[in-house]
Amino acid sequence: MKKNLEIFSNSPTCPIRNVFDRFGDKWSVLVLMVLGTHGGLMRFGELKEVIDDITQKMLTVTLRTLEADGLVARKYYQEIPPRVEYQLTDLGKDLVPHIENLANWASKHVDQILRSRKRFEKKVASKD
Amino acid sequence: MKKNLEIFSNSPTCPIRNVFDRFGDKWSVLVLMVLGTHGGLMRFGELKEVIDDITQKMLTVTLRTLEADGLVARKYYQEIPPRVEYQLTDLGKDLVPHIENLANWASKHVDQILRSRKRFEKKVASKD
DNA sequence: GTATTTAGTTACTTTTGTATACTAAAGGTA
DNA sequence: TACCTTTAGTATACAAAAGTAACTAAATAC
Repeated sequence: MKKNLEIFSNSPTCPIRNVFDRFGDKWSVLVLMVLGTHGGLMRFGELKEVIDDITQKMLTVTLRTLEADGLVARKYYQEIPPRVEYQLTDLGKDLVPHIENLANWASKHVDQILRSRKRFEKKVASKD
Repeated sequence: MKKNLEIFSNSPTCPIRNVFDRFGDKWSVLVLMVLGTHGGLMRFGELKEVIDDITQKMLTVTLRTLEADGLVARKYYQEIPPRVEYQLTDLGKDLVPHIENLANWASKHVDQILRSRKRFEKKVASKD
């Protein structure tokens, strides 16, 4: 095997497996982008309102993972009804511009990708 | 809701949902990186050898999705035993450096993230 | 005493991923 | 002749992850 491809095999040092697997789920990137764009503290319900198709459970799970990774900080106020505020950590703030970079690429090419997807579906359908 | 956050709500034009959701699976990014690093045509079995922990089914599914999105081109030779070659399209080649950018960030910070995660696990465990 | 509020949790269903065996069809070998 | 190998998949059965809807706590307002 080509030497430069070895890093992609299943090893503990594979950067893709170590990182994309962390924030490569359905919601993490979206939550990071929303927190980054908003720019400060956001309450749970506020995040839920912005990302309107996420369920409470998935938002909780996603925030917990991001907190565990040190990308998001959680502040819990002992009040009734409960109040919890989230914001990016320094590490999170450092990451967001790199994600935005990819998101900008996405914005620029999303139409082309959607067209390609439709063309492919027709191609597959015509073979049935 | 803040005007600049509206793009993150569930709309058909949300670039994150339309494009990131594709990378949100377990293998797409890895396949793109391998094809990009290799730099040319790769046969199915070659990809399977490099990404040694992917199953045949998932490699097939992943390649079909990338093909549908127009990121990867598939060339089938009518031979026995079969021969199929894959390579990045121009769109795919355009995307890969942006992914590499994120992968580099990942490499740089993966240790910090893993430490944070361990700390968090201990914190959670101490509350049981 | 009853409805409202917020940030979850629980039990359940659906989707995604894994493991393993199986296929086609030509060429080489015993 | 019967068999083994080759490649790029499929098929099947199962496990894990993600998603859904309903439920909870406990103080406050009416």
